Amino acid sequence: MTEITTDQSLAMLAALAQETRLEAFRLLVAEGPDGLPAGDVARIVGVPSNTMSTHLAILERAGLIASQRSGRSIVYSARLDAMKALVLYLVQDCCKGQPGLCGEVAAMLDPASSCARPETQH
Amino acid sequence: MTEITTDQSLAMLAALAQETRLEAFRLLVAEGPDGLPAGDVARIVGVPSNTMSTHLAILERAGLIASQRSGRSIVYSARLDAMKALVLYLVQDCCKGQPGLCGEVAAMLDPASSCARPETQH
DNA sequence: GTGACATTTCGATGGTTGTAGAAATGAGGG
DNA sequence: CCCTCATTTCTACAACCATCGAAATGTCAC
Repeated sequence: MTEITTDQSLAMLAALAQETRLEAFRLLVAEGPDGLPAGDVARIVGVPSNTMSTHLAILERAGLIASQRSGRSIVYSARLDAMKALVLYLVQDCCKGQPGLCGEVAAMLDPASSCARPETQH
Repeated sequence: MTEITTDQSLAMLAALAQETRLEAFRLLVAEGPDGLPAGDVARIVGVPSNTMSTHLAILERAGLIASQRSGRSIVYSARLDAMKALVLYLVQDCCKGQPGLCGEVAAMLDPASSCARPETQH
């Protein structure tokens, strides 16, 4: 996920442009690669589990989080590579107009070396 | 605009999470600091001028673009500093969970950030 | 002043979205 | 099999949003 289309960016932006979802996503990012069961996310954020379920589905469809069954629970975790791709997309827009302004950031994110996930992808 | 609240980020994300607005914003970014009159933006993107006017107002309220009268026209231009602040906000979320992952990006966009890794840089 | 032009505001409409109760699906444990 | 727990789907509803025609506002030239 180092290249990204406008449609994908649109889906990610729409997924993050909602208070409950942004909060859930930030929680999952803060929780790290181990993630958190859907129920815990709902409880911490403070919404019913079915409501959170739809939000998590939207985040997952946008590619921003991943899900994995673990016993009775479904554990969600943030996909930082997707986040990186979104940031890259936004910064590349900057570059197009003014190469000197955000060029360093784009160059840093693009090689996938300095910011890449160290462990295995799911 | 180097610090940014969650509400502001939410407004920016919502402003960009819409096809017509994202297209208009990218157009303004590509156009550079001189910007473009509202009518030109509407014509190029291909929507009526009143529709584009509401979209430009939303982008401006989010802080992503600026407006300036020039004769009969109102010229809009992208605010790259706001864009940078949004990217910084997103990347700082990354840092919170995994400091080693996107720390260099945060440090580059805002050297005073708590995410920076001072001992290994430079 | 009048007229032409650029843009915004008003108003209405159709579509989308966030929310949550109720029911259904799935996964252990006995 | 039966029960319980975790999560998702189904369904409905209220609120919001994108769109655009029509009218209003503001600006310049004459």
